[in-house]
Amino acid sequence: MAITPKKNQYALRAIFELAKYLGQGPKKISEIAEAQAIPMRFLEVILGQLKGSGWVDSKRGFYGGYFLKCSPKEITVGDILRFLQGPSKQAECVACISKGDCPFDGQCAFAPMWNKVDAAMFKIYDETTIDDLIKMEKKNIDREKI
Amino acid sequence: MAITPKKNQYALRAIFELAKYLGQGPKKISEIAEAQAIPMRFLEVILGQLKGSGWVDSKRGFYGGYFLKCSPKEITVGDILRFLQGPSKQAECVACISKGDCPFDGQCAFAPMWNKVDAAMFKIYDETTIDDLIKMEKKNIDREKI
DNA sequence: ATATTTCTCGACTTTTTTAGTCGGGAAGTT
DNA sequence: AACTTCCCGACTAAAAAAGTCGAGAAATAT
Repeated sequence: MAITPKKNQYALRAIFELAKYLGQGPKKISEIAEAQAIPMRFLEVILGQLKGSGWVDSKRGFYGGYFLKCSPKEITVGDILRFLQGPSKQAECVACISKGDCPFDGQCAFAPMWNKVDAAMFKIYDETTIDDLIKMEKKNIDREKI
Repeated sequence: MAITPKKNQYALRAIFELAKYLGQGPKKISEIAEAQAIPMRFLEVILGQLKGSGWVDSKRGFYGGYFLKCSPKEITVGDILRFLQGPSKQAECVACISKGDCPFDGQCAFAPMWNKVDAAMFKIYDETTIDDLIKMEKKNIDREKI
C-alpha cells in the first residue's frame, strides 16, 4: 500500500527535517539521512533535485549543508509532490490505461472516478503544510511522555 | 499519474464489461479483451485470478466464456481493488517507507496524513458501484448523440 | 598553501514490480 | 473426432524505482 514512491517520501522527510532546524544554519546531508532513515547517497540525488524547486538551498564546505529558503507554513505536501511529479506527468490523463492516446477517448466511464480520487488525494496534500507535520510530531512526542 | 496499476484497471474494466452483458450468457475472453482494449493473454490471467473472488465464474467450450455471479449494484470498485490487493498488502502500514519494520514506529509524523489519503481514496472507491459506472457510460453516450 | 569537509554532477548498477507471453492440457459443443 | 474456449503454470520482457560510485568544485580550517 505505498501511496507514493519512496523517493517522494524521502523528499518530504528531508524538507521536513530541514524545516525543523530552520534558522540554525545548514544541515549536512549525512545528518538528514540519519535522522530520517534515508540512504545517504540516494538523498544526495534527491536534495539535488529539490534545489531546482527554489524551496531549498545549499552551501558547500566545512559548515556546509542544506537549508530551507521558505516558511514551513507556506509550503504544502501537495506543492512538493507536484514538483517531484514534473509537468509532463501531470498533463497525462489520470484515468487512462495507456500513456498518450486513450482507447476510450473522452467517453471513458472510469474517468470521473479517477479524477475524483486524484482530487481527493490532493485536497489532503494541499491542506497539509510542513508546519502541520512538525506540529503533529510534537503532539506525538508529548503523548509519549505521559 | 497512474493512480492504480494497469492490471487493476483491466480487472475493473473486465468486470464492468461482464456487468454490461449480465444475463446474456457467457462472454468470451477475446470479446472482453477487444471491447476493453486489454491484451487477451494477460486478461486470461486476470480473469483467472478474479474467479477466486466469487463475483465471476466461467464456462468452457463452444458457448463458453465468463459471466458475473453478482449484481452490479452490489459490487463496488473498492471491493475489487481490495480483493486484488490481497490481505498481506492491506495489513502493511500505509505510511511506512520500509515494508515491515517502520523506523519511526508509531510516532511517525506522516502517518495520519497517509491514512487520511488512503481513507479518502477508498471512500470514493467504496461508493462507486459497477452499476454506477455503467450509468456513467450511458450518460456519456447520450451526451455524444446530441 | 594545503588538507579537510561537504556539496555536486552524471553516469552507472541493481533490484523490484509490472506487464505481458507461451505451450500444452482439460472441459464443453457440434 | 474436430473444434472451441477456458485453464494452468512457468516463463520472459520491459519499465520503473531504488540505490551506488568516482571524481570534481567550493568553502573552511589550520
